Amino acid sequence: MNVNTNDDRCSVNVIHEEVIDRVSQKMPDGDKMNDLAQLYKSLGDPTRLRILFALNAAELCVCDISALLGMTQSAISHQLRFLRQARLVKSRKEGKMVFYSPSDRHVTEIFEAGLDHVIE
Amino acid sequence: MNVNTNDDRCSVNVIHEEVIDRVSQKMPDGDKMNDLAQLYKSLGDPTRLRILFALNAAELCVCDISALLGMTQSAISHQLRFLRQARLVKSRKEGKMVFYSPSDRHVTEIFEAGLDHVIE
DNA sequence: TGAACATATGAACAACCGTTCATATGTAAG
DNA sequence: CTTACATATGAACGGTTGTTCATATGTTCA
Repeated sequence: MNVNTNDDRCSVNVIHEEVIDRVSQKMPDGDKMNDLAQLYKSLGDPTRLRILFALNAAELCVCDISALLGMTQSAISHQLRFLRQARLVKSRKEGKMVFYSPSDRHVTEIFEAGLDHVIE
Repeated sequence: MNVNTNDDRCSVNVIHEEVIDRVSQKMPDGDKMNDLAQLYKSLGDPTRLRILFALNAAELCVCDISALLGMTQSAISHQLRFLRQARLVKSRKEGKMVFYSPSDRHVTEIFEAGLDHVIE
């Protein structure tokens, strides 16, 4: 028999309550899901993706990345701040220049899983 | 000696030309990068992520997902359309209901790579 | 110190995104 | 045919995002 949950956001009948309960228990908690979504969102922009790809191949300064991607220094710098705050890259200062590199190996792994999907 | 690229979008000096050339050759072409960014963007929203996680555990109809996530049927339906167009889920009609499931195994792999990153 | 350069940052703006609301489509049962 | 239900969809709205422009910070060198 179908059960009506009657919560205030969804008034439709719940058709498969047992399945829902089972899935509900497996579902990671909201915070973890938000973190994961935030991670994917960070990778969800071509500029950031190209920056990360480049840094994965070599340590580069802001000016290098700017030239490599053919974009303004400002745009790159803003994105680097984003990536730094997301802990996806780290920076090292050397004189006037700041060199960036990936902050950990996980990023590379996620990259490759994604590439497999796109290539197929 | 430093080379000035002098293209119209970046007028700063290129400091490490050889490194840039090397990275430039490895860089996947723009279309592929855009596709990959689009894939990550699809995963970059908590609602879509939770839908995908749920479908990964069980085939569900729209109404089930709506109840499971505590969100309106309309919001879920819009997101499902998004996911269907991104070829991340497929649908199967059975009477009045439409059942959704993941469209391929790659999504699961990308998921897990991401979870590893977040958990650590 | 002052000029030149590398990088960072704040404001502003257009484009995009996720949800809501109202309503349409499609199916099953009476 | 009519009602009830499951899903889909278009318009609209507020919030977010990526870039640009102008400018600030910090470093090196003369």
